[in-house]
Amino acid sequence: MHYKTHTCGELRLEHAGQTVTLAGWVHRRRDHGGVIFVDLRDRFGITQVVFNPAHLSAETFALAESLRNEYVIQVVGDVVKRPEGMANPKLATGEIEVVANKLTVLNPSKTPPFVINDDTQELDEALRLRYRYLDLRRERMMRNLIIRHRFVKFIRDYLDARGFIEVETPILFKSTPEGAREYLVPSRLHPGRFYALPQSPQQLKQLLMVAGVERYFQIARCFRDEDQRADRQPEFTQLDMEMSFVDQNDVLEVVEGLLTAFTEQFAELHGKHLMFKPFPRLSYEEVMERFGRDKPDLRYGMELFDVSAAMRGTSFAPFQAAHVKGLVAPGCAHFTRRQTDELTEFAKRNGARGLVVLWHDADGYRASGAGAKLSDAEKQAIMRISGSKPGDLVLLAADDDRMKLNEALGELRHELGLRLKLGDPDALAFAWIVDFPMFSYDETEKRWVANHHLFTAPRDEDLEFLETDPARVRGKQYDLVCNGYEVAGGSIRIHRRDVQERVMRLLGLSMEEAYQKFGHMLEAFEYGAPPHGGIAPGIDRLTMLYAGAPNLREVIAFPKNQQAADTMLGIPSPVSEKQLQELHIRIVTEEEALERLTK
RNA sequence: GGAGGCGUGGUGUAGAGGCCUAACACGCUGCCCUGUCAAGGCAGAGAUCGCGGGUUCGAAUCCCGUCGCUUCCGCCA
Repeated sequence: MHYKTHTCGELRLEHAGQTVTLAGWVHRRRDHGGVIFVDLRDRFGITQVVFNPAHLSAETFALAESLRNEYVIQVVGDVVKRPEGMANPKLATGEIEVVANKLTVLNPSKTPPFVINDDTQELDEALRLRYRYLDLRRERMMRNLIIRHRFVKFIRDYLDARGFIEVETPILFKSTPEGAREYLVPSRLHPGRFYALPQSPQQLKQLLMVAGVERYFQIARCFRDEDQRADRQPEFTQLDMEMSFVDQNDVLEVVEGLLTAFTEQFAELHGKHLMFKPFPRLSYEEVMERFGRDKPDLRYGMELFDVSAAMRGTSFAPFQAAHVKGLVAPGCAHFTRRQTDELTEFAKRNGARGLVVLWHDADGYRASGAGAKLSDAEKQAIMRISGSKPGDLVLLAADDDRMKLNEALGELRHELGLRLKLGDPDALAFAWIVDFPMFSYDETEKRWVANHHLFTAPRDEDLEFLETDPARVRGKQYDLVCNGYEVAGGSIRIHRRDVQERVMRLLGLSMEEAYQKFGHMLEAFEYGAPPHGGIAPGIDRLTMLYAGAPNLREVIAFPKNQQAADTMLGIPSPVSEKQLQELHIRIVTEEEALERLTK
C-alpha cells in the first residue's frame, strides 16, 4: 500500500479530474467555519486541500476541524481546477486544489517551539539546534540540504566522467605529529594505544597515487579538534582529490571546470553567478600587495595604493617610514571622527601603527588632522595615486615592515567591504592564489617551518635557493578563494627522494626522525611514486556560498555549536565506568594529570 | 586562553532607576465565519525579565560574579 500517489509539489492543471492520495504535514490551516483550507506540505512542495462539508461526512469534517500545524495526515481527494481568480501564483501547484473526501490523521503533533511555516524570522540558534529536526523542516533549511545534495551529486558525476574513481580511506587513522589537534580513539585491543581521526586523507591519497589509482577523489569527512569559527566545524567535508602525471595547471583546470559547470548549470537552484570566467590567477605576492590578504574578496575593487615614493622626505611624522600605503573608502566622507577612530582601532588591532584619515570634500582634502599637516604637493600626489573623489574617505598607514602594513590594510579593506556591503551577494568571485612562499622563519623556535606540509614541491626555478635563501623558495602550492573565504587548497607533491631530503634537512628533520614520523610515506615513495598532486575543496564552505548562508551550520544537517557540542543529542556525553575500563582509560583531574607529568 | 555582542510569556522584539499591576507582533486556546492562501472578527490564557549577590526608599533597567549562545583574536602543517 502506498501512502501517497503524488507528492505535494507535482499536481498541475493536467491532473484535474484525477483522484489522488497525498500525505504530509499540515503547513497551515485556514478555517472559514463552513470550509477549511489546509496547505499540505511534503519535501516536494505545498498543495492546497479543501475540506467542504458538502462533500464530506460530519465525522470527517469534524476531524478536519481538529487539525493543527504539523499534524501528519493523509488525504484522498479529487484534483480540481481552482475557481476563476482563485489561483495562487506563489505556489507551483497554485492552479489546482485537492477537494478532500477522506482524511486520516497519521500522527498528531505537539505545538512546535517555533513556527515551521515562516522562516523569515530570525530564531535563537540554540533553540534551532535543540530541535534541529524541526528546524530542518523549514523551507530555507530544506533548500540548503538540497543544494548540498545537488552539489555532491554533480561532483561525483563530473569526476566519474573524467576518469576519477572514488576511494574510501579509513576514519580510524594514525595520529600525526604536525598540524591540527586531533580527535583520539582509544583501542580496546591494544591497551594504551590510540587511533586518530584524520585531519584530512592527505597521506592516504598520496599512497593511492603510489598504488597507481592516478585519478582519485573522495567526499571525505575530516576532523580537527580546534576552536570553532563561523566557517570552521570540528568535523567537515572535503572533496579530496589527487592526480598522477599532472602539473599544477591540470589540477586547477579540473576544479575550475567543475565549479564553473556547477555554478552555471544550477544557477536556477542557487541563484548565484560567476564574477570571473576563467578564474583569475594571482601570485601570493601580488595579492598581498593589491589586497593585503591571501583570501581577498574580489567582488569589489578598493585596492591598496602605494604612496611611499611620494612621501619620501615628508615632514609629516606618521609617514616617515619605508612604506606608506592606503585605500579609498568610497562615499565615506560623511564618517564622523568617532567612526574613523573606530577604524583606527581596528587597524591597530591588526598590526597597523595607526591610521591617517583624509576626508575628500568638494574642494579637496579637508584641512583638519592630517589634511592640515601634509603639504599641498603631498596631498596632490595622494589624490592622483589613490584616485579618490569628492565624497570619499582616504585611509593611510605607514610602516617599515611592508608585509605587516599590507596585512593591516588588507583586514581593514575586508572589514570595510563587509560594513559597506560592497560585494554583490549573488556573485561568486573565484580566484586562484598561486606561488606561495614555502617556508617562513619561526623567530621563537629559531628554525624554518613549512607553510603547507613537507610533501609540497618547490617550484623548479626556486630549487637552487633551498639551501641559500629559503624565504625565496615558492611552492607548487595553490589556494582557491571566493568572496573572502579560502575554499580549496592543494599542492603538487615532491616525488623525488633527493628533493624530499633537502626539504627535510632545511626543516631540521633528520632522516631518522623523518622515518619515525613519516616512514610509511618515505618507504612507499621508494617503490616508484609517480609525479602527483592534488587539492581539497571544502564542500561545506562552497555549499555555504551557494546557499548564501552566513555560516557552516546552515548547510550541515546536524552541526556542532561553538563549544563543539550537540545540545539535541547531548554530546559529548559521559560514558560508563565499564566502557572506560574496557578501553583502559581512567579519568583524572587536572591536578592529578599535572602531578603525573611532573613525576 | 583572551576580547566583544546578546539573554524579557512558546517565538521575535519594546522597555534604559519610580510611567511596569512589564507593552507589541506572531503563535496558542475558545467562539463566530463557505473561497482563503501571512485569511478575517471577538474573547482569553500565558513572564519568578538567564542565574546568584550587591547598590538604592525603589532594579528588567546600575554594579559585581556566574551560566548559556554567538562573533572575533590566539589556534586551524
